[in-house]
Amino acid sequence: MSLRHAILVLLQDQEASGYDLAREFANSIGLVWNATHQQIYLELGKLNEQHMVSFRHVPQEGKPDKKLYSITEDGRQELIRWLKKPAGPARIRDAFMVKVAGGQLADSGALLGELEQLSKQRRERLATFEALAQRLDEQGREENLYSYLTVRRGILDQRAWLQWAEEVRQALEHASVGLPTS
Amino acid sequence: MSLRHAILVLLQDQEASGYDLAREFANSIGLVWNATHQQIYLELGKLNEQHMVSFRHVPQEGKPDKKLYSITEDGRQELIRWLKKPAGPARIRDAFMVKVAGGQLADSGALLGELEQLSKQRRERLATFEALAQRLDEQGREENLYSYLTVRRGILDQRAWLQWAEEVRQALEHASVGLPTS
DNA sequence: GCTTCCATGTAATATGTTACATGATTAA
DNA sequence: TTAATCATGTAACATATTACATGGAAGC
Repeated sequence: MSLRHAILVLLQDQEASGYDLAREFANSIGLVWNATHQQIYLELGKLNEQHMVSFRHVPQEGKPDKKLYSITEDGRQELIRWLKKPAGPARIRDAFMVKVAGGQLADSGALLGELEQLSKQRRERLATFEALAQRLDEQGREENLYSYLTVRRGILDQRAWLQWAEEVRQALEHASVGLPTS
Repeated sequence: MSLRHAILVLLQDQEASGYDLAREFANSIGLVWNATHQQIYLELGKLNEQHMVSFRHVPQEGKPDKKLYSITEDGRQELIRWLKKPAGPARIRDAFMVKVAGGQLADSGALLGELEQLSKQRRERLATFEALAQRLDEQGREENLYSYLTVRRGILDQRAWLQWAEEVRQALEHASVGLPTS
């Protein structure tokens, strides 16, 4: 279980609300670890009980109040402890890839459509990451080293995916000329 | 939930035991979807109850008996149905990446060591995939199109990871010259 | 004698997802 | 007026992990 550690890493840089964290998980860090707001609120509750984070209430006008969480010394110690032990294997669940693997039974047209849609998302992500990387670079790569490296991973990942998508597109278009789909 | 669909895709090609499937999940398909033997046995049980797979007992000498599962017409229909609806978003849990993101608190030396170890694994995987791709290509890429594309994904993915690892290695080695680790 | 491979499974626990619930504000 | 953003949460359910259990054969 290292959702807690992912949260602690995010809180290292700045205090954040559960909602903020959910946004980060949906965007940048989402490439590496994902979690929904329900999980996050639950985990923040537990972390608070265990004194690894603390929070302060922030009333807002026009918006609901929020709780800004920050990491405590106990939390930092837990993070350090966790960083020392070898990371578990990466896990993935990529339903689209399962579809490609089972592509014989699928409709090539539908698969191509979905591919196009996913490619669009990936291109957008790539642009976001590239912009972020440049910003970090300008601010000083050394100071932001770990964030920079994380973003680089995102960039390389998107590019690899897009390159693969292009191969798939060509293969499927080629295939659907001779063989009628469905 | 599409562990069941991943299993059905694998059973499309050939009948297999739970043990065989677990091996495939640990290797080739593991890049795309992973599952442990406990999950697989459980899911095979359910799939059997729902008549999506059937099995035959195969007694063996010197080895425990096994159950060879094959996909049924109902199973194939279910797969086709599933292939039509859009795939859910890909999910990942990469603990090592979380570590890199939190790298400020980590020991660079330890991180580098772990990186080296993971790189080795990735290089081995890459070699396996490349050999597989070549074999499929020789046998006729058209016939093995979907397997071929799946393997290509694996190859591009490993390469992207290794390229990133190289960037990280250089950055960390550079960083640990000036700043003493720990 | 120890470990790995083969092969199957159960039970307890931990995690994650989906659905539901609330409620003001802002933009289309 | 419909939807989206902000912000937090509970409850029910589905999925996944860990630990445990068995047992012969093969290789070191």
